[in-house]
Amino acid sequence: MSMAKPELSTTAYALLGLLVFDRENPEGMTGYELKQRADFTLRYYWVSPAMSQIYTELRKLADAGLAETAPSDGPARYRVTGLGEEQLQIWLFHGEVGFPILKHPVALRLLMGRLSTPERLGTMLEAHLDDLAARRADLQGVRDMLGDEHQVRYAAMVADWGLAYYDSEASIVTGLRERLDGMD
Amino acid sequence: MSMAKPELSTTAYALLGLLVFDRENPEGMTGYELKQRADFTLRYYWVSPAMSQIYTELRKLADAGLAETAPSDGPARYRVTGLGEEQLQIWLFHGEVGFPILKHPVALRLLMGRLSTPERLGTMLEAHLDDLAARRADLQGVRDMLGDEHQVRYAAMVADWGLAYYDSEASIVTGLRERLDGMD
DNA sequence: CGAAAAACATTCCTAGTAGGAACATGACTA
DNA sequence: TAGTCATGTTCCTACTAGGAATGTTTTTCG
Repeated sequence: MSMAKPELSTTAYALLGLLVFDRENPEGMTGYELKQRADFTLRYYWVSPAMSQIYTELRKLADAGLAETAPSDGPARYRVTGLGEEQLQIWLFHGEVGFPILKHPVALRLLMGRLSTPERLGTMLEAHLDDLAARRADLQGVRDMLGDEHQVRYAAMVADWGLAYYDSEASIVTGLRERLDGMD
Repeated sequence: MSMAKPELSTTAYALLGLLVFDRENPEGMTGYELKQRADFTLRYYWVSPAMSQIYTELRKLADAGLAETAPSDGPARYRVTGLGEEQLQIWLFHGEVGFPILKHPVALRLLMGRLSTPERLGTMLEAHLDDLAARRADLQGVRDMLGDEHQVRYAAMVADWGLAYYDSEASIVTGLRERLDGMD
C-alpha cells in the first residue's frame, strides 16, 4: 500500500480505458491484445504505444492497484480493478488536459509551400494524393470493424482538411477532391 | 562535400521551411528566433521542437549545405542556401509522408467515456470547457499575428470536433457549444 | 503426418524527442 | 545600481517511437 502517487501518464490511462472497454471479459487481456486494440482505436485519438511501453505501463497500473493480472500459468492477462474504474473516472473528469497535438505531414507541406505558386501546390497535392487515398482506405477498415461514427468523422477530417485549406484555389483543388471522392 | 545522405528528419525540413519564409532577411535567424516562430506556426501542423533540437537540426542543415551561418562575431544567424531551397522543394513534392498523428486529450476522454451516461459526458465536457476556451484564445493570437485563414480553420476544428462527435446528444452539447461560441 | 508459416507473447535495444534547467550576456527600468 | 527581463546556447534526463530479437503455440497445407 505504498501510495507514492506515481503520476501515471496519459498513455497509462488510455490503456486503462481499453481494459475498461473489455471488463465484461473475465479473462482479461494480454499486452499483445492491448497493442492490437490500440492500433485500431487509440491510434486515432492519442497514440498506439510501442509494445515495450504497453508492458511497462501495465506493470505501473498493476503497481498502483488499478489493474491486476489473473493468476494463471499462461501469458499474463490483465483486467481492470474496481479502484481502476474509479480512478479512470476521476482522471476523465479531473485530470489535466494538455494542448492537442496535430502532426500532419501533408498540412505541413501545405504550410511550407505557401510561397510557391498555386500550380505548384496543386502538383504537390497530386503527388500525395495516393497517400491520402491510402489513409482513407485504412480508416475505412476501422469503420467496418467498429461500426462507429466517430472514426468516420476523423477520417473525413484528416483526408479533407488539407484540401479545404486551399478551397480558395478552387480551380486546382476541386479536381483533386473529385478524384479523392471518386475513391470512396 | 561528403554526401553521406544524412537522412534529415521532417523537423529539419520544417525548420528549413521557416528559414525560407525569412529568406528576404539577409541577416538570417538565430536558433532562439526560430524557436519563437515555431511556437507560433509549426506547432499547429507539426511540433515546436525543443530548443536543443533546433540547434542540433540547424547544425545538420549546415552540414548538409542546406543552410549557412553568416560569419559574424555575435550570435549564429542561419539562412537558407540555394541548395537548401532546392532540397526543400524536392522534399515537399517527393519526400515520404507519414500517417497524420492527432493527440487530442479531450477527444481521448470522449472515447474513454463511451460507456458512461450522456449526462456524465456532459459533465466532463463542462470540466474541460475552460481549457477549450483557453486554447481558442491562444489560437486567436496566432490569427492576429498571421492574419491567415488556415489557423482559424484549425482552431475551429480542434475546438469543435470533440463536441461535434456528440452532436447526437444534442440537448447536452448544444448548451456547451453556445457557451463556447459566446466566448469568441 | 510433419514441416513451414503464421499468430501469439514478451523483452530488449537504439535513436530521437519532450521539456525545460542551467548558464551566459546584454539591456531596460524602478 | 541592483533586479528583472529578453536574448542566445548548451546540457541533462526521462520518456517515446519503432521495431528487432526471441520464444512459444497454433494453423496451414503439401
